[in-house]
Amino acid sequence: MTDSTLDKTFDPAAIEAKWYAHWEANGLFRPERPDAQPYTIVNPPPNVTGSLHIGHALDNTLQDVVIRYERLRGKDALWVVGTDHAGIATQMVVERQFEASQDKRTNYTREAFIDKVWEWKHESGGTITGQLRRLGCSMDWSREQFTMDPHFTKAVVKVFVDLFNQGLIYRDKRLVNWDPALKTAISDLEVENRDVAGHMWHFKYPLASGESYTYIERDADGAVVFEEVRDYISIATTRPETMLGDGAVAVHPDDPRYAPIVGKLCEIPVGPKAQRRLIPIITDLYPDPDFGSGAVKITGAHDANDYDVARRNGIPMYRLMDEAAQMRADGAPYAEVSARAQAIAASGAFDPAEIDALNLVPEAYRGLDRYAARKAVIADIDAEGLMIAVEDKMIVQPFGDRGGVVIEPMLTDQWYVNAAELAKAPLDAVRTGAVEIVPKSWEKTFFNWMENIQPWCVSRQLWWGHQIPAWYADDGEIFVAEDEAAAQALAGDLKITRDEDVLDTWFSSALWPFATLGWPDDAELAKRHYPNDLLISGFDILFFWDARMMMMGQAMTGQNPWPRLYLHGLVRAPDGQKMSKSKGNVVDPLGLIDQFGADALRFFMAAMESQGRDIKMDERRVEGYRNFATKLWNAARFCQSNGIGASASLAAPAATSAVNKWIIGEVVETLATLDQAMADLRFDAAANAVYHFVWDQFCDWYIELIKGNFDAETKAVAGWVLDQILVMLHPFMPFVTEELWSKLGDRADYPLITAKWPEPGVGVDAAAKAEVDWLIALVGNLRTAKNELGINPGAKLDAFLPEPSAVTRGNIERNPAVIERLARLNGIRFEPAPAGAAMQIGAGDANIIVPLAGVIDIAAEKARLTKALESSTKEAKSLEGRLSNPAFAEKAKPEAVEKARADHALHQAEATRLAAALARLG
RNA sequence: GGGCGUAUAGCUCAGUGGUAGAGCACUAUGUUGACAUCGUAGGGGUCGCAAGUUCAAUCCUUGCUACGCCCACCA
Repeated sequence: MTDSTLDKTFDPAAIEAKWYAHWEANGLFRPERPDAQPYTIVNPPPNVTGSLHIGHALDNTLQDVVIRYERLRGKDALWVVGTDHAGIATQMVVERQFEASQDKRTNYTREAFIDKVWEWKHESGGTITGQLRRLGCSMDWSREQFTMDPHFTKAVVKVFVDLFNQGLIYRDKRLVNWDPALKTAISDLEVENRDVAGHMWHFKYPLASGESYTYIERDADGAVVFEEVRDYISIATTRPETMLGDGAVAVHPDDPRYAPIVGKLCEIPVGPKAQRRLIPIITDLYPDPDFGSGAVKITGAHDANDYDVARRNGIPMYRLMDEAAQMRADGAPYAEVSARAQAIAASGAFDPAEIDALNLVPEAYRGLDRYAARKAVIADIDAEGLMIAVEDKMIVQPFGDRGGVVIEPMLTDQWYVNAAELAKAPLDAVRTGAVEIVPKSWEKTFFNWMENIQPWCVSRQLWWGHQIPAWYADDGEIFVAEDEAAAQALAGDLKITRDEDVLDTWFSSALWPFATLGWPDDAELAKRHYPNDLLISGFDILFFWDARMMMMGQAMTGQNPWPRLYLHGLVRAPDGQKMSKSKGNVVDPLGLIDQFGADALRFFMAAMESQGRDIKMDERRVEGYRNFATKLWNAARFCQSNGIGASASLAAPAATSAVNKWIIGEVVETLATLDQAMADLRFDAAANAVYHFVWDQFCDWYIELIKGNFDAETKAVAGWVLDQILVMLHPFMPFVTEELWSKLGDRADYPLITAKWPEPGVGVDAAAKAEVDWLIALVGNLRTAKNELGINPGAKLDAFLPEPSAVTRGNIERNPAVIERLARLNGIRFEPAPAGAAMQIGAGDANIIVPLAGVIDIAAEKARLTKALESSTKEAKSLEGRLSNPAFAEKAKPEAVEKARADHALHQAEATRLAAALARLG
């Protein structure tokens, strides 16, 4: 018994590691429950390179609350956990390590490098999983997953092959977002568009062979406002270096200014004079006549808009840069290439492969970085007097979200997923409600994106990742198969070589809800736990991950991965800013755990999570929840010291006293609130329900009410209530509750983590509730009055109530101990008070007179009563006004009228009582 | 350019068609069989602005203002 006695203060650090190890070692995160209803969630796999940040803490707390709740409710609760191989991030980490030792990736073969990455993973890849344990997350570590596990790779390959065979994955040459720092293609989602201060240059593109035309600008009425004979067309660009690859100049077909020169040729004003190319002036709907000069240069290979225009109009697209976004240095001399390009363009028919081989960068610029080339081009044009103007301008520039470098649109061969096709089923699922997005406001965003989805580029020019299961014959023919032998079988006698590229990391994580469950081999497990029951994720990965899981889930299993998707917000810095390392405002969740305990941090996360809103970090609030844990701890300590311990029954014990009946009723109500909140995924409401029950009901009143009366019934009820508290609170504060659970009884075989959810088996006793509410009102009103009159709160006073109602009399007679100890009254006598100064206390229908001869300041008591009377009168008057309005009686809902009448009567009675009390004082 | 969200007590946030709540902070206080990481009592809000609907609006509608986020190809 002594060793289960609770210490005076609660020390989270002393128990957290102990309980976590105990749960994990005993398999309590996934108890054997073959006959129970399964409940499954999957953890958004953190990057294997990651460490726990505050966002993980929120995300995983919410999931742990859910899974612990469902486990306590008896479900076969499975929380799948694992890490993501995170292609780019991990390769970057290892390459950075190489740099530190003057080494580099290209010193190794692909195989040797991948071995190095695995080595790194085994040594350093477990940081975050250890940190999730510190947070108390009850994941099924026995089945920990990694997206590069052999069975996962098998699933990835199968999906790729199947989708390829269905025509949903294909190889295509398109303009991709090329990251010159990482030297790989990335998807649209991985591009971050930022506003940057830039320039727009206006250049003259001279018309061929000295032609000229009259350039006329008119106002809205058609009056000429400007007229000039020109031998050039004015072109604006933010990227002069791309001029070298121009294939045409486009104007709007209805733009009268350029009508005279449509179809003519103009010269790109850069490069050796004799070898400058001539390009046609064409019409296309893309140029906006009101923007810039209304004429746009078309560089199909380095601009997404131009690419479309070039494709529509059969304009050649000349690639100018290499994989590092430096101006090409390969190929034949410029003079030769330029002439060839001119000839091809004139012929109107061209072979894209030949076009791609043409390096149209003049020797002077070859090998230059794109920005150096820009400078040089500008200087050269300016020197020739062909620059019209430079304006400063904010421009939108695409940055790679990993490499941090400006993305270069590049024309390359990549693998694509037909996302538009795969998006159909998920769109339908959300529209019909088969998948519910919580909060619902995200649906519109989801639709918006899914309805306009572009082909998903899934190939990456990296080494670390799932290598694409495609093989090529020398002539370029493609064979996609599960392995080399199968590919060779398809290829017959042809010699084949495997695609060097790997798949986008999100391609594999999109399979997470079923590939982690053994799909496609382990049909049983997958069948039992797929579809999952819920997905919780931050809204920031709605497109990256959630939507793609829906696409892949439907495509590969014909089912939605889960019926419900809960999206939470971001955890922001205390000042409301986004946390970022560069701003230095990152709050470390592990530091908070060290300081306040995991339970406090978890409770903070849950209590602050109202649907959809971002959470501002507030350490003081975390501290407050640490205090809450201590409060509970001390309440339990008090109970323990009075012989109150573990309850033997799941159902509420039989109770006869109003106080005991009342607290049982409060448990019933709290439980209902909590269950409803959990069903609605209102984590804040759920946490607050328990918080207020524990602090306001149990600690502030129940414990105070039962002090001095620890009879068998009270002990049984108190023990039961405390147990229910521990169970209800456990999903939020697993550590302190488990510790108290074990200390309050010998329950080594019945740990809290797998205990049973409350089933009180009784309802709320209205009479008991009314009685306790009356006692609380009496005590409260006495305290307030004493305080306002400056009477020592501990003073024990006499009290008189000459004509009690039957109910009040019962309340008083049944609770002598409470009236004496909490109300600090020497009982309440049912007889007239002696004459003299007294304060008067209302409670329900009673006006209790408390003589204070010699002590009381009559004026102060009068002031107090007058203030209260004014307030009652004001309320009553306001209600009276409402009731006397005929329109109210006619049109308002009957309940509202009834309520107003009742409230009015109540305030009226209170006013009458107070008026009488005042009169008594003379 | 489109979409979304937020504006409620000093701060951080809940909330409801019938004139508002919590935590922290603040003020006073420390007596009662756990807890000062605490107890008791108290002060504090024309619920962003304007109009409309309604018997009644902080809550519904519209407009405005401010802030935030996401998406988007104006060279």
